[in-house]
Amino acid sequence: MDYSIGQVAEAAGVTVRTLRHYDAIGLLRPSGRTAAGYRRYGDADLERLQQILFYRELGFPLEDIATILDDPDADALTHLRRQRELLMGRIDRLRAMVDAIELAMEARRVGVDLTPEERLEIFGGDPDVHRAEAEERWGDTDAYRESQRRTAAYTKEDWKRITAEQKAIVDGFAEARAAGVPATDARAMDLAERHRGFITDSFYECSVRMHRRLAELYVNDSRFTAVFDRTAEGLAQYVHDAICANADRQEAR
Amino acid sequence: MDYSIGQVAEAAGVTVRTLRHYDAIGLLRPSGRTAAGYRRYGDADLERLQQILFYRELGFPLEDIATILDDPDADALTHLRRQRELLMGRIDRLRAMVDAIELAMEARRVGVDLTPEERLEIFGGDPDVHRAEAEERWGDTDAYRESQRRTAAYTKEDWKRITAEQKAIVDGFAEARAAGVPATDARAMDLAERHRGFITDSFYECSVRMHRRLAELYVNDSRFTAVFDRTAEGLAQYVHDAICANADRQEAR
DNA sequence: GCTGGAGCCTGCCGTAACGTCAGGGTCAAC
DNA sequence: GTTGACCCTGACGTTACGGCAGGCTCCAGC
Repeated sequence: MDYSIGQVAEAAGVTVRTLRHYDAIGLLRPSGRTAAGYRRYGDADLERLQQILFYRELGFPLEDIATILDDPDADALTHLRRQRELLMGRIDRLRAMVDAIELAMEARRVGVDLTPEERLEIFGGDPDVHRAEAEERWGDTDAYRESQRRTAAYTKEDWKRITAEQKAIVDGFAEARAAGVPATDARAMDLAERHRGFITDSFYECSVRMHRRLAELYVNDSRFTAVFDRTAEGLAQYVHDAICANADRQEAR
Repeated sequence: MDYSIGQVAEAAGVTVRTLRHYDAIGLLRPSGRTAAGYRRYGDADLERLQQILFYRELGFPLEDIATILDDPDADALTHLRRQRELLMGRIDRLRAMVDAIELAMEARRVGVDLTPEERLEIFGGDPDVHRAEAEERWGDTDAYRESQRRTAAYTKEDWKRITAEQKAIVDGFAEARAAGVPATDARAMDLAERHRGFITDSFYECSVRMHRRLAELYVNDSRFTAVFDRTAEGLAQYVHDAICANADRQEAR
């Protein structure tokens, strides 16, 4: 509930000095102090620290991180979605670099010379893309505000619709299973696809690959299993199977 | 052949100041100066700059980069191999982060609480792994020296053996094709697999996936195509097909 | 009751990798 | 022959900390 600076440093893999620095510049102020002036970090502080470390690892300056995290228009889900996109972008970039490396390896092996431009192409690729990208993404652009409206500002109406759809899907799975419909049946798969579309429309883009990973989660993590099983015992497994079957079908198309 | 500091900065996507800094600390000294004292960069300088930028992007301090690049025991291929491994490691790490993000997204969506440790697990994962990793990798360890000996110090004997095997494989492909053996025949596929094993043993680890990428290169990049086609017209395509067929076979096993 | 060592505090100076001027030379073009 | 783009060398500023010094705090053990 309440950690000393040393404990937080240990848990997060940073130095005590770093945490004091973040306090000094106002990036992460501990939510309390003891009578003797010792810093005390709460759970919310840890959560914020985790966000800080994430953006820091991607090379964001601390000042920008503060701006991002203190944006009152961005909720946790917005952050997660942005973080995932940032990561994907980085992975793509690294993959492109791997390709370039392999090109260079093979060129050297067979004695082909690469042009200077060819070699600098990828690596010179300005590494502060995320500077411009960031401004475009969480800056004052219309596109950003638009994407914001989609989820950050749900109306009560929206929430009613969303929870209804959520319930309809889960109930649909439960009924299908009760009726003896196998998880590999088209009706179950359709429900899975509807589930995927629902997530994409209302929360975050959910690819087939990602849907598959979610299915794994539902059966492997008891906390997620419980969410389904409180509708019907063993439903998580059924949903998992339907999602997998649907994923196979989608990929086969 | 010979570029001004501004041209190099432009091409590499760095500032002029950065290049002057690298000159000042001795990391990248231009190979010449004009009578008026203007810096002049040659092709070798560009190549070194490219290496510098690579390691810099992966977060290495400039001093370490100098040590790496000035290591007399490491040739270009050694660098490329190391770079590829470093990239793969980073990609793995980013992928793990994506997984963690997706876990958090889904947890939030269905209302599951993650524990603080769970959240810090990945992100707290010390980002200076490559510090220890680097020392272990290019430091004074036995394992490193061992891996060095494999390729950095080819004897004349080795080279004779290697070029002979290279020629044997290419000739094998040419003969098979001349004899009307289809690229999808087991004999052609065996040659492809021998080619892959040859690269792995003598140069760098070549996975099936990578072998496939090399095959693409052979037909898509005219400079590589030429390497094969100077043995026999159209051989590159044949080799490409054989590699693909073999890759399918390997993956099917 | 006190004492020793681990942990915490606030300055304050150092460092790495540049950014950003200031003040001044160079060069091709008009 | 001068204008504007490009180059030079200092030199000081900045970010994100590392690493002290000098001093308080807290708990375990005698």
